[in-house]
Amino acid sequence: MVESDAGTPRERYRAQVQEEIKAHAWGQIRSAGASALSLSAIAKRMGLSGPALYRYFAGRDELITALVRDAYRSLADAVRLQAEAGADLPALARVLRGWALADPQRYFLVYGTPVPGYEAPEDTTAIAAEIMAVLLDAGAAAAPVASAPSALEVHLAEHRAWDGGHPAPPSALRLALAFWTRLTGVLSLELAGHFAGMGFDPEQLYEAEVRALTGR
Amino acid sequence: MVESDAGTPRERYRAQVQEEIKAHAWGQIRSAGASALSLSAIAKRMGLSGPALYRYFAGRDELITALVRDAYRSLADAVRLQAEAGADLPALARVLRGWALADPQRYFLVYGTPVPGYEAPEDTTAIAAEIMAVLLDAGAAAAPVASAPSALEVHLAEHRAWDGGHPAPPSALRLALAFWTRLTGVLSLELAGHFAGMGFDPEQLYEAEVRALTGR
DNA sequence: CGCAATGAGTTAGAACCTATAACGGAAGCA
DNA sequence: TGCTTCCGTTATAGGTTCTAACTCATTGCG
Repeated sequence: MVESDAGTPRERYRAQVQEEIKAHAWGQIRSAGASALSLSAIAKRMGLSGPALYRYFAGRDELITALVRDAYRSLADAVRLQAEAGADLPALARVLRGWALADPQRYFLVYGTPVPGYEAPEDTTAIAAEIMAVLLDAGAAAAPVASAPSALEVHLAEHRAWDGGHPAPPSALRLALAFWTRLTGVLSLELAGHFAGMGFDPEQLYEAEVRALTGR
Repeated sequence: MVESDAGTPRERYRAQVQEEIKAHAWGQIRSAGASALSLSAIAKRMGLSGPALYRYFAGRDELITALVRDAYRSLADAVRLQAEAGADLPALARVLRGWALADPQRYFLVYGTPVPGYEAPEDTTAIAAEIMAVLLDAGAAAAPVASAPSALEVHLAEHRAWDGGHPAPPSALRLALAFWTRLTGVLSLELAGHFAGMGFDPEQLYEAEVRALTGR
């Protein structure tokens, strides 16, 4: 993806090999899921012998962590890019769905089953905050004019440690949150195959949820 | 869970050992996730030697499939039990959340990351239909009186292969579907830890979604 | 330019894992 | 009693992650 021109030749080579390892890892994950990711298999396909990869990633977990970070990063970039182009909430919703459908396993690396012990590294929480900031921007632009705040809006107004200093009104906090939970709800079920055989078109459900969020 | 008194002594013993294996499997899954499930480790803790377990489950996949089926079954039972006691949608929502919080990894075995190749066995889709039927019952009871049907409701009315012959109106189809997607949306994010550090109480968000579904 | 330091890649091997094969023996049953 | 069924064993093959110890090319400094 990113041609890293900086640094010494060795650093450039190292970064290039790391990218190649991740590319093969994505191939495996796309076809058989993250649990089937095998360092040995990657090494074999790269013409290397197993332990060579440990020069580039301390272990399987560190490779997966890097993949999670890249997945998160690509989502944040996609969303931020559209937002900077002036996209409103419905447009952002379509970006989210497009990103998810383009690679379901990448989506699940971000929003799928967590490993009980696993603690997300600092930078991924920063990326999550970045996504939330975009949603808050768009939510503040779309939030309805003040009526009597709901019980949830009162609660959110009192617990907005996550807003990153964003001056969004309580209704925007609630809107951004609902946007996030409702759309990932549809996407998670759709991508996990829970709609299979039900006959309806998931996209229509998704779009209806978007309309419901933005006031019909 | 179920004391199986039926069958020959051998069949009873076999069923009992199978249950014991699954109990140990749940222990492992609870503490380290499904990917960490190890037949060898289970055998060791049962005082058996590895291959003995293959008399009871053809392999790791078959054991996991059995666990998924049990998890699905326990959710369907919990939901149906409440529905038969006359529970409305908000009460069913609380059952769902209680079931999910009681064992997050069990929830993720049903609604978490799917394995790309994996095809759900016939009986789990039957259980899914059973859950859907309960939601349709409750949805039909709570659905608003007919107004102009939305675009989604028209679409659902034309693609209701999944309703199992339930005579629910389009608005009830839409309500049951939204109930399912919105609440699993909140639960999946909450249980995966995506709300960690945000400060607000996930239950208040959940209850607000329930209120929004049932008309404030 | 030359030489030491750095680091990439190798093989060997330990400790796991799933899964199969072949065997011994106990339990059920006629 | 004797036969059949099936449980549990050990042995084994082949897979995985990961560490250790070694070779050797490349880099960069004096």
